[in-house]
Amino acid sequence: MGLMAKIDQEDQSKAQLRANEILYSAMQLFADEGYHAVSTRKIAAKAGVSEGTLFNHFGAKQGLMRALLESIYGELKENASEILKNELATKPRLQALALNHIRVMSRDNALFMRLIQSYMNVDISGYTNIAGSVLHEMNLSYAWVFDFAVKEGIERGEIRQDINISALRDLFFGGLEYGSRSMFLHNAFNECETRVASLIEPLWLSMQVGQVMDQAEPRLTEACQRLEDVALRLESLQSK
Amino acid sequence: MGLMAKIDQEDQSKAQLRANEILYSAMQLFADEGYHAVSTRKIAAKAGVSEGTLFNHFGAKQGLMRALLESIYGELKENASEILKNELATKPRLQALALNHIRVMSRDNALFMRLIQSYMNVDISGYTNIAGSVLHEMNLSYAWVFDFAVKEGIERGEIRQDINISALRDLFFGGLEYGSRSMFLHNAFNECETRVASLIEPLWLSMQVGQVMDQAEPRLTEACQRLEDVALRLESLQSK
DNA sequence: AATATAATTTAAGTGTCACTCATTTTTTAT
DNA sequence: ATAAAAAATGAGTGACACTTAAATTATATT
Repeated sequence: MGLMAKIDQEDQSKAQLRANEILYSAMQLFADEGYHAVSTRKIAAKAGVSEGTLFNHFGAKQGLMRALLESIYGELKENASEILKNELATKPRLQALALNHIRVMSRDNALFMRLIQSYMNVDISGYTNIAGSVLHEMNLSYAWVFDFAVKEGIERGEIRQDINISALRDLFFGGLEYGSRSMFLHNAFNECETRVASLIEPLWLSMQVGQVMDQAEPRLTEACQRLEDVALRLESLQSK
Repeated sequence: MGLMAKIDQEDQSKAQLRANEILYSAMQLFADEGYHAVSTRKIAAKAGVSEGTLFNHFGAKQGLMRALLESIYGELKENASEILKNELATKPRLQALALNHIRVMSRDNALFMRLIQSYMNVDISGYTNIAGSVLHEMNLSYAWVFDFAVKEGIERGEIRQDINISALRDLFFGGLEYGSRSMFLHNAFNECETRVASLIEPLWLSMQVGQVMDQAEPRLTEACQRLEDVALRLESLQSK
């Protein structure tokens, strides 16, 4: 469930509602102006609370970012499990997962870049170490959907068995992030589908390439054999 | 040339030497404690100058980061052109480029994460917009080495012609960054070569897969030719 | 060598920042 | 209605990146 929806809900304590209001204000400001450009005072003012309240709820400015990133990962994971439920073939599954990833990323790219930093535990002290490990766990459990889809693809015989899953995972998510970064730089958000397709294609090919050979070879041999048989029959027909 | 070397040089003005001393102090502190954890005061103290001098030379704290990132990119580019000069076959070229990239990245990962942020123009105002575009240019001119190697591979017939270079580029650099991030998290720096190899393999396979068809094609052509020959003979037989 | 001019360095500011804490206000339990 | 607990407040704090006017050093000219 998105942040927007949470604010309108009534079945939560006033404290939770306050927290969500603050978080929503922070999200808007971060998205518009960037993390460092927005002061805690400004966030508190926009949410209509005092600065102290903000710190009571989130401990530190980084706490806001952590909560937002958890919310984004939650969305990513929800969408992903929906995709795995609805799409059954492996290739469209991977394409849908990629499209979901790239869309959420390009929408919240400022937050996502911040995520990478938190994720790396770089430039961060004390408090955020916890956040770092939480995010790491979230990232792992999200990246797991790729592994799941690929493994099921192998079981079904859609993908050859001797692939290196972790390498393909790195290429998949890394390629998506790198690609969406350049998409962001060129303001080419309309190319999402095309880019995703051309990104998946090489990976899909490499997952199948063994099968292309394996499947093509007997068929080619068979076809050649049949043609040659026909040729022989025809030749013997002529010689009579 | 590395920063370390620059400090010992004598064929540069006192001003340049000062700047390099400050930059070197900043690099060490950033690497040890992270960008945000280090104050300009601390950098100035380590370099043995006043805080004002630092700002005279680099304009802002971000200016230090910009200069450092330019130096890293410079190293990446130097190594890359060296690789292109020494290695002639395409696959080892790509592997060497990847290894160089991953090694420099894992050494300076804190700086590199900061680079990504600068590169994105996220969280950054005024001054760093310039830095952003400079870095963008550097990134483009560096990423060009991949395109060069691949294009030359196509010319030589090592790689099929109908590949999508930009998609492969995204997968290459994205996969490397994502992979080195997880390598960093698991402190598995000794696996560099293995990881690079398994990352390149799927890409290389997908660049070549068209050649599987190329191998099949002559056999099909031959078979068809034989059948057509027979057909011709039969036609001439019938007409008699 | 003396002087004028330019470039560089300095250190004492300045406003803003994330964050704290004693106090007040609101909510919950009795 | 009252006591106890929880939450909200806003003035206050040190640290921060960055500025600026004055002092120092380097360079050019006579």
